[in-house]
Amino acid sequence: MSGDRGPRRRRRPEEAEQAILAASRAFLEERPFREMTVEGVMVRTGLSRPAFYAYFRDRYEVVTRLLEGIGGLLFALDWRWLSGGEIEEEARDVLIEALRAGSRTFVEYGPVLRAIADAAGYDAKVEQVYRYGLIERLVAAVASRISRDVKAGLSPTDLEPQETARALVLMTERYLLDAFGRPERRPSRRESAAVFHTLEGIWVRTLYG
Amino acid sequence: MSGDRGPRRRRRPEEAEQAILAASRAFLEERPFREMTVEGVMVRTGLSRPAFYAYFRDRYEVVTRLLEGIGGLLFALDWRWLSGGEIEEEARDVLIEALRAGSRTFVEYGPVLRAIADAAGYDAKVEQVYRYGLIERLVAAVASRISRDVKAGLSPTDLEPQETARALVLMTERYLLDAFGRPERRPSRRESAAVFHTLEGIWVRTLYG
DNA sequence: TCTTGTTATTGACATAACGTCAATAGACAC
DNA sequence: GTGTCTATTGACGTTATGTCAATAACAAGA
Repeated sequence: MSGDRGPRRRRRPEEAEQAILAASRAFLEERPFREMTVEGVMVRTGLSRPAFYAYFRDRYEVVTRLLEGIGGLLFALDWRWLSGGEIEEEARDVLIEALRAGSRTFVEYGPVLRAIADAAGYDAKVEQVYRYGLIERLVAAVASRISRDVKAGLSPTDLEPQETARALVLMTERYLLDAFGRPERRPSRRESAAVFHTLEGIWVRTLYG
Repeated sequence: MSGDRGPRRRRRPEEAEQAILAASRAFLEERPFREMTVEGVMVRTGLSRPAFYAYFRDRYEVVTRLLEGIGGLLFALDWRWLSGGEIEEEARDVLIEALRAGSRTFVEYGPVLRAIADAAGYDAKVEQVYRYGLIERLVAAVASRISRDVKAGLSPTDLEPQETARALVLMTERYLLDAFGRPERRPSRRESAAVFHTLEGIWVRTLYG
């Protein structure tokens, strides 16, 4: 029979939870968030649909958990970016290095990040986590750095740090999601390079003219 | 009685369709797309829920129709931007003028545009219309202009027109949605000015350094 | 004013996905 | 074995969707 899931098997809760997270991620590597149903995820675990609810409130909580796992990677840039050099040459290099690191994260986790961004449109709680747990934190970090660079004379004084940071962060997020967030369309190495180059160009021109 | 909708009234189809579009728009001025149900829209028209399906396939079609009404406004910029001056001073002015016009559209229709962007995450057809009917068309127009400016020596030669255009357009879209797309949070005139100024700064620095 | 045809409108139905809970049945301890 | 604990699930109620046959406005003609 096709629906035969075999005899029941008991797993340790920790194990089952990880299985669900893994199944969700695998699902999102192939199909968009809008098609992700609890049933669709659970068939990949060999567990029944109701079992899902023993571990997660709903699929939005799953996505939030996936974000926690990746969000940290994006903050690895924070301290680098913030502690970077005081002279223009250095500042530029540190910026580019941070952008590279961020881009790499998007290349690796693109579809999952895309799913999280989509889910933010579905659920108010995910939106909060995404906005204030990721975007706004990045904006704050970037704004703080811009503020320093303006005071240090590295960047033009008519730059509003907060707004400029928000615009640049949102651009980077959307542009990288557009490039690397679609399960079906994996860019070639050449295309990826063009994306990185373009991003760097806009950041550098904007901040260090 | 609160549920009493009074005696039935017959409208001309055209009239009913407009009523539904208006009700949808009114709804989206107050609440996000994720809370928009067919029922929630139809109570505002005095018609029953099933009546909705006589005029639209589903709520995604409604949103697509709303986009048609607004999309045209955003393309009013196209020809201006494309036919603009050949010297740097002029190019910059034309660009700023186009950005102002686009921003004004977002100020006026922010929540509806936000709803459409959200809906693109819900429905594949809306995503197509939004991407290829709006974003990609703007990208193509901007890319074409950048290409010209690079050849004319107005913009740096290491600019990849297509990619730069995409990054700038996506930034502008997301940043304006972030600023003006939330029903609950209307920015002050002062905040709006900062947004326009920041956008202009990034575009100008990127293209005309 | 009455009759009649057209069609805008709706009540009732079928479906899909959600979230809950009492009952079931692995696995380990003794 | 036997018993306990709890991971697991079948079955249920809910909400929103989309469809369709039946109903009832309205316009036109007598």
